[in-house]
Amino acid sequence: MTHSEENYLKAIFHIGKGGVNDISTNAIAEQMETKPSSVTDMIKKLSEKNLVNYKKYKGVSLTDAGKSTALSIIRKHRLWEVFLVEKLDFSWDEVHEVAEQLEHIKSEKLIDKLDKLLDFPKYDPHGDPIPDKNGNFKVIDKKLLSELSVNDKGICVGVKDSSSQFLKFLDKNKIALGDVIEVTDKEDFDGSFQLKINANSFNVSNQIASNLFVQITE
Amino acid sequence: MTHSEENYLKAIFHIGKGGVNDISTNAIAEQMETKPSSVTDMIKKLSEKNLVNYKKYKGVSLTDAGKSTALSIIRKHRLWEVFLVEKLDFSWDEVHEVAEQLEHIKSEKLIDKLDKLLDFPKYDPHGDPIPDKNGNFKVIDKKLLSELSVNDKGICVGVKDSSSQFLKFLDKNKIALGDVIEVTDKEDFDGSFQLKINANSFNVSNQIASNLFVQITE
DNA sequence: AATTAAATTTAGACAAAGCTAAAAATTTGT
DNA sequence: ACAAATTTTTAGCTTTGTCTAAATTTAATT
Repeated sequence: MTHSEENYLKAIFHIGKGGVNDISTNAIAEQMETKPSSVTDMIKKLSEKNLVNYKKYKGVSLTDAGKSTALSIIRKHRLWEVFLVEKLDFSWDEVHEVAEQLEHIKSEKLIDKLDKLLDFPKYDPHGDPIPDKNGNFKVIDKKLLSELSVNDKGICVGVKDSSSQFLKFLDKNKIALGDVIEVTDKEDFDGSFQLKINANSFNVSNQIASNLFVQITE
Repeated sequence: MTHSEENYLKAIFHIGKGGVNDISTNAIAEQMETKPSSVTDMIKKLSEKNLVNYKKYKGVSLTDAGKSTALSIIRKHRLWEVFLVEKLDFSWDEVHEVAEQLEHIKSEKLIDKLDKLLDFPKYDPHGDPIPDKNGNFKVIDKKLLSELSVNDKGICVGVKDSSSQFLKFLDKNKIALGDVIEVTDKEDFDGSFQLKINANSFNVSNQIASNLFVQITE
């Protein structure tokens, strides 16, 4: 399995959100930052290897084997991210690029031992769940902060957008996973939110609120 | 810099033992387990990039830039080996293959932080020195056990052959780096050695003695 | 010094993964 | 339903790193 093949499987999994939807060539090309024609070539190869179901012009979906491979790569990626943050003091906006490289290292023992070193974490630094060896993971019941109503409270459990810009914004404003967020007001005009986090008051735009996941507590 | 280019530089460095000797195409091909014609192709590319000095039919040597790159890869390889042994409980015969992959991960921050996590180790699990960020490392004054005379004593500081077979042999016989080894007798007939290690007596073949490095203490 | 042997390089081919441009299939809009 | 727009695929080319087989240069041996 080449790096490129692994990246395609991962991309297909992410676009399909883990389900078995039919994914379009264009969508994959966009996600991979490559050309549709290149995607078609690779899809054919993955199809030969029974990692994806493919019918010309009809899109692709992962087979069980493909899904399992994708999950194992995602597992590695997220475990390495935890390692970088917990053991090497990376900040959460710096880990993705390096984890993209580390996820392709081939050694089952390595990843099992890493899992153990990190004490079998269930979530990565962005709040995304880490699949276990068999590809199983808990999906917690989370909502976007933007879906909350005034006076709702929630625990910050993840980010939707994990771009460096957004994560740095959160750092700057001392918003971290685990923080309790209360919606004190909503502005109809621009959709912005008035929040209380750790006794501090904030006003955040709708765009910010649409990229923070919370677990409702009351 | 591709993985392959990095591997060639590392191979040239190892064959030349860090010096600026002229290395033959065949020697590189053997070390890399590839064909001489492939080596010629790659050498040309490395020469274009001023990483090696090359004159047709006359062999190659590393330039300063090439040597510095080789050292940085060796640094990464050996740091990862320490990590695998110290943090992930790998045994010293299992680390090489995985480190061969990890050494190509590109992130200066990663390797600096790893170095720190491991508390700036000076030697890898096989006793080989780890270059610092600037490519400097201490060469300790070591000899092959086979060069010792009867009644010489030395501390075991490294292995020449780091094949899995040899390392497993040492494990099986509880010989580890740091052990004090005393030569109690030498057999002229087959060149074998009678040793005392940790109060145990051993007889080892000349081949074994020719692959263990010791630092003489008296 | 000439010839043989060995080492090295060249030439041409291949597979992987990408690209562009053109063709074909599908979807959309009226 | 049919032309236009979009999506997808095909065909052919490029680069990287490898290979084999043939040619060339250097080294060794008589």
